[in-house]
Amino acid sequence: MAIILRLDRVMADRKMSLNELSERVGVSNVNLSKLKTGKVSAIRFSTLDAICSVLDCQPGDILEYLPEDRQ
Amino acid sequence: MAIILRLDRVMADRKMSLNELSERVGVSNVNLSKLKTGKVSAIRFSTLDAICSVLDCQPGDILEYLPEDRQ
DNA sequence: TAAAATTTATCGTTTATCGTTAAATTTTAC
DNA sequence: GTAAAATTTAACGATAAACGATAAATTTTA
Repeated sequence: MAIILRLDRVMADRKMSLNELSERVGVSNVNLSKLKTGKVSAIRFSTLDAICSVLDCQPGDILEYLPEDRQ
Repeated sequence: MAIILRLDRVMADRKMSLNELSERVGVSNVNLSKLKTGKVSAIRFSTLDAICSVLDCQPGDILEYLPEDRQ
């Protein structure tokens, strides 16, 4: 899979903890942790929306496409 | 919902039709049409991956966060 | 105005988020 | 060091929604 999650990076930029983000986004910290550590294989736009809103960022800051094999 | 889909724009840039994209991505043209017209409320990374690969673009080119109310 | 392309509409199957709870692990603070 | 806090992992169920297939409707193209 070449889609990688970079929520960790944005959170670090904003110096926001998982629990704080969880409270403000309205998604359980368990599920945000999965998102943060790349343990999910899809995302609902409602969730992406809330995250982008709270972190004041764009989907592209959180989702990255990494081509597998470039030579 | 403030997450908007801009697949139409990338397809226009690449001058790629829905049917061609459908064949190359391996997703039915019906579902790609939904994606293109913003009729879905989530996306699987496997699908996003395939689209980014074929269109040679980033998730951020397809997904945009539009803050609802800025005053 | 006929053909092609796209969109919409159903329906069924399958996938996987998301919540909750609890346990395990890691990090932080003293 | 070690207790407390934070994060991650695990398991489970409920629910949401992608995705495929088919057909019909609509739009675009020629």
